[in-house]
Amino acid sequence: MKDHQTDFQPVHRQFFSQPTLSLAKALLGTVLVKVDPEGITAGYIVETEAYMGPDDQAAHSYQNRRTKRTEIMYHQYGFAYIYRMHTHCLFNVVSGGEDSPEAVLVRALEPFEGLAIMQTRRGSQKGVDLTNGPGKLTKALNITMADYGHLLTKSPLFIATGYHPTRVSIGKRIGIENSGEAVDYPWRFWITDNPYVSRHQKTESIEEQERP
DNA sequence: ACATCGATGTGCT
DNA sequence: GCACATCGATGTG
Repeated sequence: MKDHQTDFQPVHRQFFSQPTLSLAKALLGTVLVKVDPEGITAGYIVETEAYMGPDDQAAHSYQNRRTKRTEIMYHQYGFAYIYRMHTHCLFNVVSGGEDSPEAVLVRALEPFEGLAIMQTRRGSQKGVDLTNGPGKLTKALNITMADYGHLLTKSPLFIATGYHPTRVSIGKRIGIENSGEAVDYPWRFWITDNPYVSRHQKTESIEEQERP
């Protein structure tokens, strides 16, 4: 992990061009940064899930369902796909080329900068509860529907380079029980043993990551 | 570990 | 009109 600093370096746009399952893993250890009048909040991405498009029963783009909500998924990789569920906004990175509507859901962060701001936004919650869930992290970073469609290489919302985790765990995705066969696909990735992961679920496998 | 309830837009009919 | 959702907070055991 790097030292505490504020000179976040946005990833190059081409970072998002890799296949979606690779991207979901590659996002682990990068930093999600949000800039607001209140200040900067940022955290290491420690948990992601891949949503694989028209053939993935759990994806919003299943069977090419192209609506106002999913429209951005049909654009080029690198944009923010944000949608509302109940009272929460969930943040995804659009993956795949045009007309390849895939995305990576960011499910948990390890806070890195702006802890005090996150705490006020999260009310009474503290510790791991600040950002250990997809709805929690958007509230902590003030990511809202206003950020829908934003290109993630520049302020006020971007992905910055971070560190390369040594071990990544792989398992089933969360909260998609009503998705037929897709419930069992091992498309959830998290940094092994990171305390900010949203749910401690049985690990399907652990991969040692290569040094780049 | 499990249960329940909140609360709101979206997409379909 | 209406079912339902990539969830969270709080409660109990």
